[in-house]
Amino acid sequence: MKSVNLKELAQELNLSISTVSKALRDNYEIGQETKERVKKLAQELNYEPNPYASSLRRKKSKTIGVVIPEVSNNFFSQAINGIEEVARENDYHVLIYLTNESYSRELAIAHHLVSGRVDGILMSIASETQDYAHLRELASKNIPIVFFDRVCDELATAKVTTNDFQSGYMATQHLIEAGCRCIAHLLISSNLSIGQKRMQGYVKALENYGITCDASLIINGDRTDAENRETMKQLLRSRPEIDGIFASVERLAMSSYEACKELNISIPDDIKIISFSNLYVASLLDPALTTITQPAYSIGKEAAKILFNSLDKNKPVLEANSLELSSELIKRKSTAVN
Amino acid sequence: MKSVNLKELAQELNLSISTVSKALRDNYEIGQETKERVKKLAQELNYEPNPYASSLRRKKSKTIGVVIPEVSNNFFSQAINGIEEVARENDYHVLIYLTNESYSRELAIAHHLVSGRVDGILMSIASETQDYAHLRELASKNIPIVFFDRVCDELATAKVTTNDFQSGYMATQHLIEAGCRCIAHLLISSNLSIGQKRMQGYVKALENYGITCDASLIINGDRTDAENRETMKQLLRSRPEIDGIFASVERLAMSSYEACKELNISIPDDIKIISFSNLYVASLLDPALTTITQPAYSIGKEAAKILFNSLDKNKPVLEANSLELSSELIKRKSTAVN
DNA sequence: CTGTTAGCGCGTTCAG
DNA sequence: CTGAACGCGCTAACAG
Repeated sequence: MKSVNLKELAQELNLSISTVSKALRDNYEIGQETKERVKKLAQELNYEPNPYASSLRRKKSKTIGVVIPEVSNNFFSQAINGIEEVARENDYHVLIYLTNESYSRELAIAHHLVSGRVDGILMSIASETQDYAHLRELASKNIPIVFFDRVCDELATAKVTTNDFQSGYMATQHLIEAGCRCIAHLLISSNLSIGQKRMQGYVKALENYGITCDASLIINGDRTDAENRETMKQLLRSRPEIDGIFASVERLAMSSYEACKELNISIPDDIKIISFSNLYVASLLDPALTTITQPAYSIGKEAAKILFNSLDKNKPVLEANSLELSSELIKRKSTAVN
Repeated sequence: MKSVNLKELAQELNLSISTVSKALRDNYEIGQETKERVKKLAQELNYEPNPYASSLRRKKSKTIGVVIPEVSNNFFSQAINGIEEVARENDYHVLIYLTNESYSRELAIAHHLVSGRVDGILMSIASETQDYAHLRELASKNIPIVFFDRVCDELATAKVTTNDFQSGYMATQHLIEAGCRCIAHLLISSNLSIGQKRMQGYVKALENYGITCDASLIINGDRTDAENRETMKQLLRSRPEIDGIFASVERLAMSSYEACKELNISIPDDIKIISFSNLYVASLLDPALTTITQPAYSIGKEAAKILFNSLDKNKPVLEANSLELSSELIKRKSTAVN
């Protein structure tokens, strides 16, 4: 069946195309009865305006792009949830692009998005990314962009993040107060803003509690899961004095958890682990893991709101609109770390 | 900065618009040197064709729609991962729509998608959905649609699923062989194909092992998590002979797990639980839970492949292309259920 | 090998 | 209050 368009409606009703168009958009120039006739037929024939024709004409795609490293990660899934909800409220559509942490993919995507396919972008940077020229290009084309979680500090635009520094501090403090004196830190790629800030919190906490910060205890976890696990095993074997681990992200917590298991290190008796994690099945997690949970859904929602606000007003996204939401420390009842 | 278009390129090069267009598309009619000149300038000016103008003209959006109940669920996230990958390989874009299990949202989305915004659809049905008229409408407009996981049997189109009947059978068999004699089943909404099939597997297994199937042990888990948990608590209190639970989905396993905890029922000593689950952090799960894991990533990938195959050839999606992939039973080492 | 012309379907002038 | 005409940016048929 051919898709019905304005022309067909017009013919059927013995009206001109433009009258039909106006009637459907409730233009004041059109008479009430005409509007009703038009709308009735449109309804009957299941008329849906061609979005691309409309986009072309109005230079508005009613679509945003969401660029994230991965989706099989509860943080990003929940964020998408928030984003999609706000998008729907604003009658917008959501295109999803996954970088898989790859710089070249991020580059290709960014390059593609200057085409006008989207009116705005929500983005969380890939861990490989070190150069931001592609993002500046988007900015120079006046495509509004709001960063969330993994932000690009070089760009003057809104960012929605968790209070990463404080969270890193809290996490480390939690271990220290539970008696840990030699705490390893698993850093997600050092390129990332979140990694840096969480680590700074870790360093600061150690400092405040008078514990010397040993750089060799900070492991860069930007390899594959298996490789990270091996690195952890090596570290744990060579440094038996380690009694705490602070993992920057969920995946790294898993790797270290597995490393401990394989070395028959008891958690949380020998080593206590704390990690950022957004598994909604937190109650099923091993009680030995304390987690820092980010308000992922809200982060997505707020980032989207800021973006739509600027799209609405046709104004650039102000950096001043940036937001920092608080994470939550979730302790398990049955853990010795308390 | 204004976005550069064909016209500007043409002016700059003293060529006609159509020549430039052809040159960029490597049309055989255009001379080699001209092509190079054109491409060079296009590169310099960062020219990206306006996708909507192109869509309008070619009646191809190079976009597919993915309609799913939720994304904060590892099964669907992994599926999206597979879908996005195949889409990228085929140079397609992915629009995401979440129904949140709501029929009315599914309806609105389906209705919207007849507009030509997408060339094809990948879909997993909402649990509330009982009427399929909106899907037939899409089919009647010749929009290719491939169902995955939660399918609509009434429509003659390709479906990609897990072997749900066998999985339900396996799960139940697993509990029976572990000694369970009174096994409750937590059914995800009875509207859903997956719920039905898994339950049929459960019933068949009981039958084969000579255990009478008691309908009052089958609980419809289509309420909120809290409500489901309460229902489970009631059931467990009134039927102390229950020694096994087979949950149709992850969320229901959680609810029953929590119900047991609150009633101080020991897992897996008093009650053994088995559930469908796609948490990639399976190793962190409670050892008392055995899980049936679906090949979510592959399901997404295969569903997408089938769709793109038909888009390529401009042919309808054949029901004969349907696929049934196998799930995997994952037992925990440390569990008594073995 | 290159250019001219004519739409795709819609929204927006501007005339009547 | 309604309609005719134009153009968004691109592709395709047809001339030259």
